Amino acid sequence: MVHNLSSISPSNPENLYTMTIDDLDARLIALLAAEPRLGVLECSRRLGVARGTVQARLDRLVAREVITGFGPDVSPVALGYDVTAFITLEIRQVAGHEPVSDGLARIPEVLEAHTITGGGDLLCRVVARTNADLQRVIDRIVDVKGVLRTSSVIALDTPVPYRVLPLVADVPRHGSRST
Amino acid sequence: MVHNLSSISPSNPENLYTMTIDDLDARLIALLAAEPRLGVLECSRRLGVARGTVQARLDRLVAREVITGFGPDVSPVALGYDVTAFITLEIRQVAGHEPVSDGLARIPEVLEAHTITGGGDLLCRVVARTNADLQRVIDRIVDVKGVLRTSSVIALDTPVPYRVLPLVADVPRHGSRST
DNA sequence: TCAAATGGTGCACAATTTGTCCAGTATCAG
DNA sequence: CTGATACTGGACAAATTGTGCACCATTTGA
Repeated sequence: MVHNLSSISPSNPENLYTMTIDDLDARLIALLAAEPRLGVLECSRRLGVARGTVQARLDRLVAREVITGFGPDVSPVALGYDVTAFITLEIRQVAGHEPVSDGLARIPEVLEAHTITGGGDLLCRVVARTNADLQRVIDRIVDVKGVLRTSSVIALDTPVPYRVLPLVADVPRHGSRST
Repeated sequence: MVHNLSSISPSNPENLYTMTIDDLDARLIALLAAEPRLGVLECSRRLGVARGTVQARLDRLVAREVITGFGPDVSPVALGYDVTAFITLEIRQVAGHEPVSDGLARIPEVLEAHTITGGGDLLCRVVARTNADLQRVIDRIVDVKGVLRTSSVIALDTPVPYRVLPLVADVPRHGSRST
């Protein structure tokens, strides 16, 4: 039986039932999150299971897209982008979101963008090298066709950096098969 | 007042000198981002440099915290958390941010939190399993001592998923040493 | 109740990769 | 000129990976 990763589609309705993770899965993810450079063999040792098991679990997690990738996580700050801001865009609704999204995607400093409830709004996270530089970035955003208005807040500090681990530890699981 | 933000240390004087990256660095990061499972040896082949060079570059990037880690990237959606929301918190200023931040950090569904300009405000990203579940999460947030009011927007779609690569490609670099 | 399917264990083997060494060379700064 | 730094190319042992196999336990369904 060959592992055919593509055979398990993320949008496959079948997966709606398999969207929970095992206790072993959770431990594996936590372990990898703590020490990402660990190999499969070392993981199996730490978790006290067979190597093949870890390999299979990992393959499955990746196939199901519970794990979507393995970094590298690049720090914008380390690249000199010290300013982070959240910008709400009011856009012209008639044209739809796509043209605006496309325009935003072309701006490197736009790290992510979401359509949100309310009006025809978008929320995006941007970074800039300085406050002055932020103005340049905002100008670029305003220049995107379809953008009517922007309103930005600057992030001063990040008391809770992005994380998913608590979620993993908290997820309702299938009965632990690993008993 | 010391947060665990040491992962990004913009004030570290060391970084002031090392905040730019090489052309080779950029190519390496891009390569790793595209195919994160690649080993050092394979990278060296693809980049056309010696293995030791790649190893040294990687070590340096990690040491400088340009690369802060290597996943795994876990998808909340795959875990059943289909709803993402951005919640702005108005907090009681007298007590400072920490008590609130600590409270937020204890809620698994709070994926990140930032202090932002304006009043005594926090912006956080939360996930929930359903809209109804979001109410529960919001309730938990409101229960955090020091939180006066919340205002949430739900993310409907994510036309630009989080990314840093365009930034890497765009960073002003030192003259390419590798020439 | 039996048989198939599924998932885990242990083992084994070849191929690859890693972790380190090293010597030689080129470039840059003082 | 000299030292410091960075890259190359090669070498080696040790470790890891990819893969296949036989076997056992549990679950499922006929």
